[in-house]
Amino acid sequence: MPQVAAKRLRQDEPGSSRSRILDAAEALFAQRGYYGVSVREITREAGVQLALASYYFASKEELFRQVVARRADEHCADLAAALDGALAAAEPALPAVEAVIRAFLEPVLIRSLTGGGGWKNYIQVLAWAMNMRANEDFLRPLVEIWTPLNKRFVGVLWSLYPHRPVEDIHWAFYFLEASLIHILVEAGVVDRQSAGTCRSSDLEAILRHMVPYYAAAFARFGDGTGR
Amino acid sequence: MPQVAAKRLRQDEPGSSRSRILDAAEALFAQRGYYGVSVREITREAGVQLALASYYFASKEELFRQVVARRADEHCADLAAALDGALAAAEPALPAVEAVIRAFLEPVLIRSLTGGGGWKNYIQVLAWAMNMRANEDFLRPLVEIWTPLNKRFVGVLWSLYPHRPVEDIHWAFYFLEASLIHILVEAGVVDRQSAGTCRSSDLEAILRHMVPYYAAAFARFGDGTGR
DNA sequence: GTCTATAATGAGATAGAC
DNA sequence: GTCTATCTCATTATAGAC
Repeated sequence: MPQVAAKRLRQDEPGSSRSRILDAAEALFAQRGYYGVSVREITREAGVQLALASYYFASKEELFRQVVARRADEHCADLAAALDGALAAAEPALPAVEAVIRAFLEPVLIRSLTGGGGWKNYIQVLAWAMNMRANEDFLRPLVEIWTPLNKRFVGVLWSLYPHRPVEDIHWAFYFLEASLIHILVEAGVVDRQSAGTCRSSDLEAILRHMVPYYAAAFARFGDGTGR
Repeated sequence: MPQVAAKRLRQDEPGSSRSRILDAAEALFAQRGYYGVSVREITREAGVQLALASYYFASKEELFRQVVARRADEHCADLAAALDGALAAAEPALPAVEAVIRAFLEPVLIRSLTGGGGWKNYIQVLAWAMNMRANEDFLRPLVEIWTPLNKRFVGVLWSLYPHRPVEDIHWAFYFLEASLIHILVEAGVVDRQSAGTCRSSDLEAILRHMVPYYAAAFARFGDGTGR
């Protein structure tokens, strides 16, 4: 049925009402989170009638889910490819810890930088969501996507330090991940502290500094404490 | 006027309506942030009438400010004392980077652990607030308290690595701080990834692992990259 | 697919009795 | 200091014309 295909296509075209709502929702959720934004505000920003939000998405929660779903597959594939690439590049040896950390950070930071406005907003929505207890129903799909991917990273990192207790690897990766989650929000903390010398929006400088910083942390953090 | 003093005292007593509202607001803001909570919900949780929130705090924003203000001075003094202590203990030499990192992390993590339920909630409110752009008026007092304190930490850390460009110190401290901000939320990220082996509520284990981890990051992150 | 209109509920805040 | 009652407005969501 070509009509159905054409219909889906038209809906997903940039500039369609449905896309405009998704774009506006993405931007506003990125700024103030789920609770800080109303559907009215989203449709106003999108320049469409309020009723269209319900027509396309039925509920606010479903709209949030669709904002995430629109880019999740592409983003996850990106991340998995980066890890696979780091592993392949080192074959038959194991990759350096720098390469694994870079594979974790680069896809999300580079997407946010160069993927266009929508991608930055999407990634900030993710960061915002990771800061919530995942009790909310609308966060569950997101968690189900991310947890296995992060487990893969933990597994590879453990293979680099097989003599360490796995808890140490979990904590080490968690600290890296926690850092990233706050950084992606671009809340301006570093801008204030450095009086403008460093900008939280300067994701390129952040990537450049983070990789050797966390590589050093991983390589040495266990020394002299536990084993 | 002893009446005035007595009145203030009675208001601040645990169990007074005013305190009950502050406690409930603290707990709910900690869980879902400013926008995720209504004043009605706060007074319901506190077991007092809705109108009392306006009677004591006039507005929701002012209530939020008072939640922060109630503990901010004590908390900041704590943090400053920890840094002073680390400096004094090393006199006339400079403290080890471990000691400075510990002075930054310990007050907040230990307070959250052992300060009683209210303190944990207060600290989660802070963490939540640090994840917002500080455009909101009700966040400004908080930012004005924290920025100078963090600048002190950056200054001390720079004195340990005076040959490094100050930007490197800003980034390094920012990564540490960013990590802490997400960790304080206790969102459960590490619990899911480690299948329960590590718990985001285990702040004691987190402190134990973070200090050597970030000390290693600080000590080596510049090597071979920039200078 | 898009609109107007409105239902149903909850929000923040206040007036005034006690 | 606490209560009931209410104002005003914004919220999510829906019904039904076009």
